Amino acid sequence: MITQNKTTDTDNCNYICPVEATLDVIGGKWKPLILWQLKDDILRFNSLQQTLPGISPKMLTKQLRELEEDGIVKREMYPEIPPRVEYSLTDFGRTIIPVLEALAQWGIEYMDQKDTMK
Amino acid sequence: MITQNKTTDTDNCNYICPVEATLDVIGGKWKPLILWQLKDDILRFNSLQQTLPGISPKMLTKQLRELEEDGIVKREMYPEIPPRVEYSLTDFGRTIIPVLEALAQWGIEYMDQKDTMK
DNA sequence: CGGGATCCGACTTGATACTG
DNA sequence: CAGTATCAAGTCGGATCCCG
Repeated sequence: MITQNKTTDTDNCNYICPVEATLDVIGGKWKPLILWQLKDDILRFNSLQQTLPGISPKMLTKQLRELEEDGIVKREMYPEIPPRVEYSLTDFGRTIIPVLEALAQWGIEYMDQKDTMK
Repeated sequence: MITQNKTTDTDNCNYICPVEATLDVIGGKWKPLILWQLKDDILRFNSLQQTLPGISPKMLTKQLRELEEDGIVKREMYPEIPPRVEYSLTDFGRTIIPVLEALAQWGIEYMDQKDTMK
């Protein structure tokens, strides 16, 4: 984590628990949101930025590059004028959707729980 | 993360996607590890610290307090000399175990995948 | 349009020492 | 044993400007 995020390959290469490995990939402030947006759609850079309130282009680029390196996201560039770049999940990236949905499911229950506590 | 971790209650109170809510609770560098350790055991402060390589007492305290506030972890103090404090998951905390296991499962597959890519 | 480069502050985290 | 206090270091992320 979470970020806080990317454990480098040089420090202890095997994680204590594999949960860490997953959170290194999908954790952080923006990645879950990006993945959530790409779950059902292919999106361009600008569209992505608009769905993510307040993200700076720098951050968006950085997160997308990391997701790309991890084999989760595919970046397709069309050399037109003006340029167009589309982002989508790779097949491997799609394997994480159920995990995201499990997280979402629990999040919903958790928020309900917090509401009833008020 | 997951931290970079705790989204304050003041900024937009409803998340874009509930995945965020979950990662606010279990994300970050240490929390998944702590939860993983408490999954099957009740542990004392020192035992926890020993299973988490390199965590400082300050960090451990902080993470445990946050988990406690979120209703995930129970802190039980025995006023003995020397003092003894035991940490365990609450019933609500246990509901997150399947989510952790889903994360772990994917993490294992992800690490395999990365190995074969080398 | 889709970024890269640079700068900078705020917040997180770590190391170390100390205490009831 | 189970922390707190203090200080230093690191990281994250935003702002701004620029380019092909």
